[in-house]
Amino acid sequence: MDAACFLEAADRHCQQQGVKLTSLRRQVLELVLGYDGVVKAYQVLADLQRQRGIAAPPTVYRALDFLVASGLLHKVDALNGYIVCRHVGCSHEGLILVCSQCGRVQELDATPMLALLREQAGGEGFSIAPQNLLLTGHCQGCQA
Amino acid sequence: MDAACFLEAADRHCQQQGVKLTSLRRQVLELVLGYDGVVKAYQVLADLQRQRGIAAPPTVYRALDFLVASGLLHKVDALNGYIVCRHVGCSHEGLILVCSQCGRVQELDATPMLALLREQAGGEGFSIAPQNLLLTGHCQGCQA
DNA sequence: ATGGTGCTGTTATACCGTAACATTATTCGT
DNA sequence: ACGAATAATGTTACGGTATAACAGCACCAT
Repeated sequence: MDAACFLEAADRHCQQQGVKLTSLRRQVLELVLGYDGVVKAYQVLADLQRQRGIAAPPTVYRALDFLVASGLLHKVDALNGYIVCRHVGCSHEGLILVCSQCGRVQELDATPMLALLREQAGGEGFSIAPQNLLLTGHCQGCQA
Repeated sequence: MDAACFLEAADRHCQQQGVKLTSLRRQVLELVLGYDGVVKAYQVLADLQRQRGIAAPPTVYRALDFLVASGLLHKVDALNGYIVCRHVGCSHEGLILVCSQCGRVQELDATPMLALLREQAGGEGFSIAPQNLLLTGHCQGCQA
């Protein structure tokens, strides 16, 4: 899916959810889409500053928080970064696989697994927050 | 398992692994054990400063990194914190539930989940390395 | 127009983590 | 035991990450 197509899908998605993909948020999303994998907030901030002359951290963090909350991006805690969600519309919880050799990132739908987990954890009185899981391993190309 | 007992087990564990649990590292581990759940690096740093008069961030980060690398602690990325590993010596993979409100920790058996997960990731050509799974949420006491 | 709500701008600051180099302790070959 | 190599720790300084708090603006419904 290319960027233009994704942005269009994002527009539809936000409209459906009743939230507003404002021009700032759209611009931030576009900047994230410009990268291949994990993006840092301050990279986006720098890009934003290049495009509009001035921008402060809260501006970009608020936009990123919105995009995560609405399911268009995932936060990758272990890397202090963000990735585009490749399952907009079907799942808001990702299973993010990071190849520890080449650093490439894949995303799976973690919903079925987390559903089972929630059931099990619920039995112990623990309620699991929405989140995505980051796992390390080796991708197909790196399993020499 | 109480702190004294854990420290003894940690000594044995490090000896077996051929790594050194120096007095600084042991002191840091002891400080982490003094807390109930998740501990932040700067909390430990403050404690360390109280005990030895002076200490700088690298001192505590290096000790924490060592303790994580040797399997005595786990890092909780989502909370920028650390918890004690309750399965030192067992090679089995844990599923650790961390309450993001009170910081307390619970554990579940991760085996069925990880099997499902490996199957799913394997279908995409990704082989998941052995690791602990950390999830955040709210424990029974902290659910309003 | 008025007030409420949500979004953005702005300043300032707190928190998290590491680079780089100096110094001390420990290990190891001889 | 000695000195060289290695590992651990001390120290300074800095860079990256993230949020609080308040101000202004835009939009919509009354």
